[in-house]
Amino acid sequence: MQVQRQADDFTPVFESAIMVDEDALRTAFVGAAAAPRSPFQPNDCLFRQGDAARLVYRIVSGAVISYRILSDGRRQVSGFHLSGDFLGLEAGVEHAVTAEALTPVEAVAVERKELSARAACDAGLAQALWRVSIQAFRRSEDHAMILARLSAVERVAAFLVEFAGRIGDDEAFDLPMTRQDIADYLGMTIHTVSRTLSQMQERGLIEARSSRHIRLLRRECLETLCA
Amino acid sequence: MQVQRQADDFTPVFESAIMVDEDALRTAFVGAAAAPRSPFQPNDCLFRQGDAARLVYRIVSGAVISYRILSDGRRQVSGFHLSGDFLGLEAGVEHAVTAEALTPVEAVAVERKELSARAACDAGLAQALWRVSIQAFRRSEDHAMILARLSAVERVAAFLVEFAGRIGDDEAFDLPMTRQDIADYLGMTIHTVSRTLSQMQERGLIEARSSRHIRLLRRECLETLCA
DNA sequence: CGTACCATTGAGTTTTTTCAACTCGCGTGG
DNA sequence: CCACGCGAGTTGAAAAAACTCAATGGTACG
Repeated sequence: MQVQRQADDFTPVFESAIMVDEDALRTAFVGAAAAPRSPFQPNDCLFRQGDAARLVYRIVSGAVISYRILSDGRRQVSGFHLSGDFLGLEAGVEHAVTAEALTPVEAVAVERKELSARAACDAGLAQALWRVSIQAFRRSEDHAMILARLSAVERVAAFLVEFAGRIGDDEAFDLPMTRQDIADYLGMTIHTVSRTLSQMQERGLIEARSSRHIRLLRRECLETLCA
Repeated sequence: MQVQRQADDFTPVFESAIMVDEDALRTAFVGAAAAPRSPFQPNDCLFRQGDAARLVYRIVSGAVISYRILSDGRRQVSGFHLSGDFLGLEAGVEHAVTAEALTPVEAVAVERKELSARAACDAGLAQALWRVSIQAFRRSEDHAMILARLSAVERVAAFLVEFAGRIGDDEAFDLPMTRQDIADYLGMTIHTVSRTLSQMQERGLIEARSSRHIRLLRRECLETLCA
């Protein structure tokens, strides 16, 4: 999604500062308490909505989906998380979302308590925590924009472009999530997602070898659709 | 909006800790650099999307709307801000949103730089900054849920209940924003907002003395609608 | 008293959802 | 080895929800 603002908020000027910050955070995960967790299998939960927020994770490999369930059963997927991502940092005392493995997942965890304690005497770490939360906030606002103002085609295009960017692969890629997951992320039904992908294929925007394997054929065209 | 989770993440147990934290933040605004800004008039901007994020504000009185404009002109309102709220804390290097006064607004501002500097040696302040960003993130996720999964009636109900809660008044209250602002916040058109409010009035859920002055007649009924 | 802006309402259209049927791939058990 | 069943995905037709277009109402302000 494009907004009327040229540079990303973290401009190159500050790049190095941020790398240092994230290093501070990464370093915390290499410390004594960063126990590698036994790998999670698909459908395993790293944590559940309502759980005490005891641990913070960093994903080493695999894909994770996070979602909330409304009291009447409707589900809202808040995001997909890939290797390198932090999970659980932006929780309050309780986790607001359930984090569930989509594929086999390896992750390392640290105690939230320990992270807080370290942050109290490590200003770099404290700033890193702040920045990571700000980034999460920004992603959530982008997501809200998608949900509020884009049409079905635009939403699916935004999803594909975003995911391709996260994968970091201009080529084809595999989707670790179901159509239902995508639908619940984009605030649509599985039917509309499916139809929209079919239309995109007819229009030559994408190629789907199988339902999970997607190739973006005309990236610039898809990116135009996102705004 | 209700989610399947009983307590709010900041449970009473931690109430005092949070008060201390926010105090750290409030205190920072009482320091030397916290210059009171000349009052903003309606439609004045505190800052604009794309501006360098130099100042952080705390609203003393009045109401502020924050929004982003898509490249094709569509507007997405990300929130409404009332007295006591902080503004600009969750920005990166540039502001991602425009913050505009809806009513006459008094606010105090501090240099972002100074806040960062202070946080480097004040762990309490650093944690307060983290928490405020987490809260902003949570609000944004709630907003995303509203946009993705609720119907028109549910959205308007969620907006009214949320706003009434922020005002802290069970009684009637005045809306500082136009129907268009509400529509752009809820991802709907002005027409649907207007129609929905009319239907709510017919059903005896609300009473509207004038278009801006609303009274919630059956709060519990409205709250049920939000989930 | 006229103008401007905000808000409401009706009628028709578009988009998306709902309901239902059907396909495809895959693993299991006969 | 093949039939069967199951979950995921696709697609068509009808229905519902929200949007667009257009007209009208109300209020404040010069």
